[in-house]
Amino acid sequence: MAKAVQLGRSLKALRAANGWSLAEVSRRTSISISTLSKVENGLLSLTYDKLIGLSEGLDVDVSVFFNKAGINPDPTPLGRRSLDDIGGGEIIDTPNYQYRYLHTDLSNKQLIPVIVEHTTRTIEDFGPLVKHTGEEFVHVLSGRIEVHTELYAPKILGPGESVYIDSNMGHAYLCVSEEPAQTLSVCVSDPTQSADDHPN
Amino acid sequence: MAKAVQLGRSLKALRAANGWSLAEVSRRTSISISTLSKVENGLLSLTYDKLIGLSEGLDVDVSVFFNKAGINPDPTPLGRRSLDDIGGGEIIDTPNYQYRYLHTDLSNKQLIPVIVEHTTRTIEDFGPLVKHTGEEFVHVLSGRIEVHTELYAPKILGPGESVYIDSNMGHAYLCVSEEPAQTLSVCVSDPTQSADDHPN
DNA sequence: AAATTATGTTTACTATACGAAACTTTTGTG
DNA sequence: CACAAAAGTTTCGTATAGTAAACATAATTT
Repeated sequence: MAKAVQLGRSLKALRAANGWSLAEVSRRTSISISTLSKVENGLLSLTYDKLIGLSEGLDVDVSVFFNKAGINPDPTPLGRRSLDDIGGGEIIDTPNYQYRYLHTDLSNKQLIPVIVEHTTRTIEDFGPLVKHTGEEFVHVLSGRIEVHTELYAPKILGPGESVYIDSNMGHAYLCVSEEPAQTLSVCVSDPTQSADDHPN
Repeated sequence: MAKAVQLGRSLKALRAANGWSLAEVSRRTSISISTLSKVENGLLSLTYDKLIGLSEGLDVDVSVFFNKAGINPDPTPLGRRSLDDIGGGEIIDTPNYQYRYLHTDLSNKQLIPVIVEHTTRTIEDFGPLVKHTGEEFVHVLSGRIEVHTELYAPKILGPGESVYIDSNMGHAYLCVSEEPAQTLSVCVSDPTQSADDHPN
């Protein structure tokens, strides 16, 4: 006897949420109505290829069907809060930047917020462009920075301005103001990536 | 003929990366060696329950087996960049906040950066606490805000200070300075959630 | 209410997933 | 090379996934 109660629940919930009939789902996914009916009633499981068919036809991530609850896809603990004041955070020095990682008391964060002091002033001193997984948002707090990327011409940003880039594109930030430039940057820690070089 | 080439590749790669034999994988997952062999050679697909077995036994997310390449889990396009200057962004007015969404020219971002003007001054005016999926980081740019959450005592933050919370905990930000308070906030848009109320 | 239509379930059959054991290939070890 | 041990593949029988078509039931129309 096949058991796939989760799967059935997920599908039923998804179908109800969108007001689809079995026929409609069948049309979208090319899976027969009878099969869908049995799946929802826990009489049948599904094979890999059918799961992909479901996912693509209904335009949802396959993970939807693998959630324990079938309704709450967020496994992160509830109700955490962390405060950081002006001087707070964990300071890390690197050749090109001085980082002040914020909210390091929370682990397994999805966002990595960090205050960055930009010191390097020429692309030669900087060395090769940096690339890593994920995406990042950089907002200038003070001073002026020059944003270098692999695919675009360099661009200078002042206080209040910001840039958003795919981090897998090579990038570098230089300081081009008299005083040192300071930015507030936020990265995403890719949850599908096991290793992470940030102290989150 | 069952087709599950992706699955076979993913499993083979995962197994090679960990130096496991088929017997070892079989032991961990309670799936027979013969089945595993056939899967790797694309002769067999797998059912829902077996996929869960694989995922749990090898301690990886099921999504690993649904990646197109079987090696690169990041489906986002490469090399995007977006700039926003001081006045830029898409302004949205709500009763409690005025939002200026940044980098709206990029869709399917993982991060949602937004400049928020805080206008509401009392928790009564604010109404019920807000909750939604994901996490958020709020950095005060100017003025002072009072952070209300479901599980903690209210806390006042000034310029340069910040807070990080799980957004599924009820929360509200009030303005407590003479002048209107301004913050830079970043949310994550949960990729497992299909609908999204942000203009990303 | 009878006829019609839309939706979900059951039946009966075919295709395929799955495991046990036989077989083949590779990798040592004397 | 012989032999053994380990790793992987193939065979074959059984269980289950999958479909089409018949059936049942609810919702609309005439």
